Amino acid sequence: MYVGVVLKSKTRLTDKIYTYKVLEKYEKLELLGRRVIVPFGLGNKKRIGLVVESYNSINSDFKVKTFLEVIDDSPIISKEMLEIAKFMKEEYLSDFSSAIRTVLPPVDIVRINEYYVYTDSKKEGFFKEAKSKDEIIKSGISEEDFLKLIEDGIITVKYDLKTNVSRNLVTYYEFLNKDGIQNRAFTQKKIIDYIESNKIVERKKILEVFPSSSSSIKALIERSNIKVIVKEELRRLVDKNPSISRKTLKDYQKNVIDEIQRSSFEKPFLIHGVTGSGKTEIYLSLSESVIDSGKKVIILVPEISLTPQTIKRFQERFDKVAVYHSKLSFSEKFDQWRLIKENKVDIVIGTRSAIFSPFKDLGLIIIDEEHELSFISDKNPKYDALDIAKFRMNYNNAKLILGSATPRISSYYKALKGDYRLFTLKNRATGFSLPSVEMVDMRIELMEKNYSMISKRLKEEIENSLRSKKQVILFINKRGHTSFIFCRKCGYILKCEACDSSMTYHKNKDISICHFCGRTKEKPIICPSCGSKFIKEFGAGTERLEEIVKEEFPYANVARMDRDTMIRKNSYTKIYEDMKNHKINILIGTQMLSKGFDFEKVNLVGIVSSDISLNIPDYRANERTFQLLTQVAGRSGRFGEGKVILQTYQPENIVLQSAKNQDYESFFNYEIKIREKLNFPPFYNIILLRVMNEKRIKTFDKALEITKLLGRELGNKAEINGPNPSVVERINNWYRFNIIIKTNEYLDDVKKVISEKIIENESFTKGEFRLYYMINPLSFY
DNA sequence: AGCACGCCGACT
DNA sequence: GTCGGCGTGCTC
Repeated sequence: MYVGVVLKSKTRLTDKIYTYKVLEKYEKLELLGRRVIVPFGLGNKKRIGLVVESYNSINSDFKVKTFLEVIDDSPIISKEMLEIAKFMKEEYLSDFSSAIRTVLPPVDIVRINEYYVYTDSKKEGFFKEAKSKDEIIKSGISEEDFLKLIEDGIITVKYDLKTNVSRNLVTYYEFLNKDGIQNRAFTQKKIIDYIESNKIVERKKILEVFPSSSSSIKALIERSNIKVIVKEELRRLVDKNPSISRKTLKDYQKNVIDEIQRSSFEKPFLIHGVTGSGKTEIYLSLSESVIDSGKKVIILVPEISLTPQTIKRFQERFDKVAVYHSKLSFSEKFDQWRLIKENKVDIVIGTRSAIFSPFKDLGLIIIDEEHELSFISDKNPKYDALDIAKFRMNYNNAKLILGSATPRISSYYKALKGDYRLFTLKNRATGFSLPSVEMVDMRIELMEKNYSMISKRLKEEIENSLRSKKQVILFINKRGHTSFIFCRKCGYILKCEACDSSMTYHKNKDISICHFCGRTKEKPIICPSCGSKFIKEFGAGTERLEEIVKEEFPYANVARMDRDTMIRKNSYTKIYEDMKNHKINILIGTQMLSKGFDFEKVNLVGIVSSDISLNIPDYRANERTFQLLTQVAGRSGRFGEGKVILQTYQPENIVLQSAKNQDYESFFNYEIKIREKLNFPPFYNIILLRVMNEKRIKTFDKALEITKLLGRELGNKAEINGPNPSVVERINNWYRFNIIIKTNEYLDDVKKVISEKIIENESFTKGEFRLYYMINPLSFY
């Protein structure tokens, strides 16, 4: 018997399936999905691999080695997960090794230690305990004798694996007897009585009840009055014992639930519901009935720290909940993984990687805010959690629900075509209507000599809100103080020396920062180019806005929320609590506050600037802008009358117009025509190939070579554009040239050429060049 | 990534 | 005639 093994490898060159012969003693085991230790290379170095295939016979033109040992007592991943890994390799042109790593449990084997033990425990020997080879040789046995001992089968090698996870061990004490406890040992007597009446007590509990009693416990253990029991307990991240809070469902919510439950439709459901339409309550009810039928549920949310409210609502409703996201430690992740794998939870809430939760009886997958780009990974495997969800839906015959107020263009398109079943919720569950949006033309403000970032209308409305003791959210899509530093005399712009990007001035640190590489520079007092003192900062970010707002409304409590103020782990919770308790009157922030920030008293949202995101060179720019504005606007008036002021320099723009009217359909109809006309997704796939090198000429030449090769291989099967310098041509001193390929029905041919002719060609991927490629990439920067 | 092989110059 | 430096290519 033989198995195909994928090694845990870092290089593309060893990223394939290697065949190993199976030791006879392992032939009866189901090896698929188990990890094995294999000898590899000329030095037969021990490496970890995962069995992904098995064969009864092989016809090989290579020599076959025998693998050494099976690591796992049972397969650690299911056939489904192996299939998913293979799917990702094909679908996203990922390497095998990282596709496998993604579906494996979140443990990393850091080291393999070799040691030797007696094969026959009845025989006496040179050593009693397991020892390493070095220790055995040092104890006076010659290398020759050592090898003979192994050959004769007297000692055998074992492997000890060191991992990066720590296990949560809990100590308990069990009552045995009261023999020999001194009369004067009062603490010991109290403790033994306590343990006797409770039979088994956790050590932590005793130390709580009887402070500083550890020496007394020690005495009891030494005298064998109590027995020590050490158990591993998986860390639970959410409280058990829910306090069931069930909201009464509106009729339209009941309809959606009924229809989904009754439906035998084997495709995804898309719930298009305005912000506040009560989608979460629908998710809760559907999850409940799936769990009651004995199946499991996965809920995906965009960014866990941004949705503690969602977690809270699931935790209040369900008993056995796991939480899974990238901010957990390795050990916490591993415990959550085992809770899922061992069927100790019914439901997992997590970010995109939670889609790989190893449930056996998956019944329902919900992707909330399905339009969020955080569901797409930009590292290998560059997977879209939505694709994996569809895979698992089919594999498990489970239901898949996508929810959003602003669905992806591609999702809505599929829904209209009948590939998804569409539900539309137009009203808020609270009964309040959507906030009214008022657009302010900033060009007129400028003509009327108001040079402030805040228009007269916005200022009035902020005053109104503050007067009626309400709260205000101000949104600006740019962090920092000012976007660039500019000399009005000669036109010089302060740029990063390693990237082709202007530097952003951060006033509170009094320093200019490059947002691409993080390099910093001091702000010049005179222009480094012409020496004039007319060098000044321009444009504005969150920091500058905060400054202005504090000047204009000195009596208000102002807080800022962006990447710079969210460095500490609890910063988010603090701002959330302060908002909830009305300690903050005006909250300023970037898109961070567009998700899940629902506060009763917010009745005004000011979109101070939104034009930037419209003008980025990306086919998704309109979609992103519309989504962002709708989400931000939705923060206003969740529980009452709400208002939104949208400031812009291009009020006639159709994207902004439809955002103002909160009219998704008209935005969709406009956007889908553009996509069709320009051969963009969902009609065509766009593949980005980026060549990077430290020399500009070399980068261009290599990119040109690849472009020509693609042209030769693909002919008219694809539209090839390039090489073009990236929008930011140089980052951290690396030049970047892009090749853009558009194709629809020949996607598979394009993928084949890229993987066989480019990725596997060492001259493109080895040495001084770096190659980045992605199908429908997240950005073209 | 390792590791060994092999080709070529330098040195005994 | 031999040593070793590094470029090259393979690993089931």
